[in-house]
Amino acid sequence: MAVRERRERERAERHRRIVAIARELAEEQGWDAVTTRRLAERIEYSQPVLYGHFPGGKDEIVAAVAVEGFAELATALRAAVEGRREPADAVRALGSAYLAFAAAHPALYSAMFESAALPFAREDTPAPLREAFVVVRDTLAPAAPGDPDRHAEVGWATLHGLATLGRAGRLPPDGAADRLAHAVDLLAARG
Amino acid sequence: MAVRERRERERAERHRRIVAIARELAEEQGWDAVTTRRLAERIEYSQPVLYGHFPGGKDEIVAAVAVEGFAELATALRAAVEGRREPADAVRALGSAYLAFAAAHPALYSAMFESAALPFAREDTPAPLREAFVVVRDTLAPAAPGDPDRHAEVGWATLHGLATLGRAGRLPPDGAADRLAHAVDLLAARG
DNA sequence: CTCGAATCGCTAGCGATGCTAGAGTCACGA
DNA sequence: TCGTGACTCTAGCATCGCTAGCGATTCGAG
Repeated sequence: MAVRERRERERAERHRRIVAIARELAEEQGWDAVTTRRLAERIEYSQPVLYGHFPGGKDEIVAAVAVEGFAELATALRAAVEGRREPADAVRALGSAYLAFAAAHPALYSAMFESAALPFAREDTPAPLREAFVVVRDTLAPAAPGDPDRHAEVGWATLHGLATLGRAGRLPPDGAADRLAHAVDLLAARG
Repeated sequence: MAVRERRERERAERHRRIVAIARELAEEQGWDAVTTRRLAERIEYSQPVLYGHFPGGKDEIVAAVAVEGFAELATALRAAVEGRREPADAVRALGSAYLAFAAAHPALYSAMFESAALPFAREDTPAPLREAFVVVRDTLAPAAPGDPDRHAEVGWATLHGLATLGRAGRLPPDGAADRLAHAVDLLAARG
């Protein structure tokens, strides 16, 4: 009896460790370095164990890391916006936090938007994904000229574009602050 | 003598074929299907021949496809903007052409911005990349509140964000037209 | 308490990947 | 005529994601 419980605890713990180590490895050396063999070695189990936890294989592990990322992004954005009464001020804080998050966790961000195939904008979308979007929408809503959803989508696209283009070296490294300020001006124009 | 010339012609032709077939294969079945073996088989040569043309291996081939894509994007954007006097009208045409291009060539677009590691915003940036950016900047310039470069960067980021988020299913499929219209409003606000 | 069944994790291996070493073949110039 | 150099091939390496099949451990029924 007690053995069963201990096993379940160990199993859950191992599950968490797989996700944590996958993320760690990715942030240290990039997703190319995250192989099932390396992952197995670090959790000190053999490869097939990974498939007992994630039948979908590596993709499912990356997706799990991505969901974790969305939860943290939502938290970071909420914390940044909290207490900002002035809409323009809130938008600025949101954008700043968003870009800071992407810059601080490039591999995590890449899993969230490129590597992982997550169901998005659908019924079975994981909660953290919805929550992150809700923060963006609610923050941008007061400044929305028309439909808040549309405005949020465009605002999010702008931030996402700045994050990815910047990270890929597609934009001059200096001037990041100017770009953010400019984007905020556009998005919060009609307070 | 003539043999040498013929060889050079054949070599150049083969070079083009490698890039063309890589792109073809990618647009048909995605970049995962573009393997050096398949590529070699389709050009009817052995694998090592690929490395004679692209010492950097697969990455360099993808980069070549990406450069081709930027040239075509620049052409498409120029054609769309041509003759549009009204700034807002030009911006709308630019955005529409940009998103249409990304939607029509998803694999190509992915090579341009995700797969390939191209030098961007640097001295040795390939000409087609610069040209594509110039079209965006010049079109958005009349509507720029401040620095045209910054405005163009933000505008490009918005379009890029809409393109990638849309393609990855991160945005509701309907409402794409609304989003574009809204983005154009924001970017061309101060005609 | 014993023993079959089920669960668990392992070793070993499959097909495929990007890439390269070495050998063989051909046209050219001394 | 024959050696040289440029080309292309076959064969192979290390690594990848993933899985079949086996041995060990634990549980529950008799």
